[in-house]
Amino acid sequence: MMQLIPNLQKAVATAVQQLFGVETEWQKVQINQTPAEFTGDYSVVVFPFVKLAKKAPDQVAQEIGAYLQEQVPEVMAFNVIKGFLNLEISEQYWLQFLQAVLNDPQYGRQTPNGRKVMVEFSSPNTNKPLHLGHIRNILLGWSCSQLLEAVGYDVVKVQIINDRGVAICKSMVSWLKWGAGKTPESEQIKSDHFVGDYYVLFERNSKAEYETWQSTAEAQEFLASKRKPSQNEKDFFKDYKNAWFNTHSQLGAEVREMLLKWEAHDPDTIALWKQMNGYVYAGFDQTYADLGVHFDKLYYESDTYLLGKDIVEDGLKQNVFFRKEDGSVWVDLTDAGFDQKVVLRADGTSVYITQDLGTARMRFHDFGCEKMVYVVADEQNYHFSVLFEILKRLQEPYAAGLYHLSYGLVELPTGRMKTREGTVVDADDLISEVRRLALEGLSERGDTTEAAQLETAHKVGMAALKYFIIKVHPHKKMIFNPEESVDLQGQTGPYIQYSYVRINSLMQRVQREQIDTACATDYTGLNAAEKELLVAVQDYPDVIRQAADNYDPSLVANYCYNLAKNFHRFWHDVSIFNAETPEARAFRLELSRAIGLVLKSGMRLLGIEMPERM
RNA sequence: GGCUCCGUAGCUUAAUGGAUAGAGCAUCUGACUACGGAUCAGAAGGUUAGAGGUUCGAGUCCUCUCGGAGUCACCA
Repeated sequence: MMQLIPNLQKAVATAVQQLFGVETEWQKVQINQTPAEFTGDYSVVVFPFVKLAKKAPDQVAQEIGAYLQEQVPEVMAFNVIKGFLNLEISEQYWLQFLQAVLNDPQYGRQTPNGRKVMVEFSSPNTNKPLHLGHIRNILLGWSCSQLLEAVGYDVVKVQIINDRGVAICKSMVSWLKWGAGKTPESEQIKSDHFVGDYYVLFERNSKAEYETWQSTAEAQEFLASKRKPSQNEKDFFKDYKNAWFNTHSQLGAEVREMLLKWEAHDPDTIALWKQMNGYVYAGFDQTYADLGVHFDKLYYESDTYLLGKDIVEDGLKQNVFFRKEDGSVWVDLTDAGFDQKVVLRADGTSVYITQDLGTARMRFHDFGCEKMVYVVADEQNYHFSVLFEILKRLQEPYAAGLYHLSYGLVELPTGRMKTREGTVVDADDLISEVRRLALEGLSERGDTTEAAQLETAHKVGMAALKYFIIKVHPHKKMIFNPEESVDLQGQTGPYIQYSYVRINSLMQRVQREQIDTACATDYTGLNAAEKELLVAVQDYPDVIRQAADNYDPSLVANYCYNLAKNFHRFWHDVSIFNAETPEARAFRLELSRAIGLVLKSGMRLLGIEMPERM
């Protein structure tokens, strides 16, 4: 594949060297697409050379332009406006470029580089079904994995499943007390929702127990003695809830007992735990399948929660950690702008970060990845800063390749989602809703069989949902408007799919009418719309590289939209089948085909599939 | 209070330090006996939160201020 842009950059650097006698790094030469209102395809920014050349910007641009026109065969003409050097690329180049794209099934992707990266995403708790927040996480993790793969990495996709602890014990206690004997089958309910319902039931009953307790003499005594002057009764009991659950609650006692039995490997408890988690996993599998994602390796917290002790020993030996009189182990990160942090309790048990230290090391031993990406919401920014800093100080071999892909929380127009207020948007509900709406919108020109219609509706609905979420830069918190997320018009996934469907429809006609497109290379008279599309196609590999470098799929999402938009306009303004000449027709068909390939490839990086008709 | 992230049109958002800040939604007006109208074109909508600074050039980089969010547990 020809490398036009790097060639131009190098040629400019050589020109500057020869004309003005100054060395410049060719990678730093800036070449942009020429805005539509000027003639030209690419523009060289010459301002950085003005000082070096000691000449006026226009003069510098003129000289470099003349040099390029002379030395670079692809540069057909140039013009200079207000210090910008606009280059026109030869038609011949563009025609060859188009053929090269069509002959490269991997266009835009880089060859494998033999380097391994791990991406962790999703990582749910097992006490309730997946929700909208997980969806953003999963889409980011998945498309990031695809992007890294596209730039050559060998990617290992993992999640750590938080399958132990208080949360799942609540569901277990709840089911034993109020649901024993019932199963997802008997209740005709998706199995992860079955477990989630018992969790919700537990919380409801626990709340009732707390409210009853609040009116007892004992509770009123606590209120009187522990309330801060600034608190009213309601605020006090809100803040006191956790403490109450751990000290006075009957249900709380049952949960703690369950947790202790689990830790003691009590057979009945383990069996129940496995049963409940099994329900949840079956449900998750369905949701993951609907979302079109999968993992290469699952880690379970029940296997990893005790890890990290050896790393603590190492840290003590290396004097990265220190022990206090009570026996607890700490790390002092104050010189890096963080605080002191416990890594091992006085009783020798792990804390959260200890697990993560141990898990990181275990993963490195498992796969030897030089990079590890954690897709976790930005609530945990501080945690990951600290985690990475510690691993760096321990001189773990993978420490330089750690990255926290932090993303903003998903909020509703009404504010943050809250379990207690029942405003959490369930993943499965959302998926079936977008499918339903997409099914309603299918045209009579689309599929004829019901199975095909359902499949297309799935693709279109998921495209709407996924695109709505992935187009926003990860760092930004996002407002999820359910109505807009199922929109099929405007800057949406279905809009991009529709451009692909149009192209597909052209290709089918080419097939049907046995049109020979070989004469595309004889086309002359490229118009502005065609060139704009070619420039965009040429930009694709760079977009992937940038998106991967920045762990930012939204760049690809916006690129695909722009390309689709340009194509829709092209379709509207220019006759493809009824083109002026057979060469023009062949060329436009080939150009359309290339755009279809790029769109399909780009959307695939976002986890979005293209329908053949819709 | 310390640290981190965010602030662009009524709403949702885009813009490797480059030319007149670009879209979509909503509003209004147009375009199919034409390759698929889930489309296209046009109108209207902006002091890029504010003030300084660096630069030939700043939405973008630096400083301060204001507003919002998160975090600062021997929870996970």
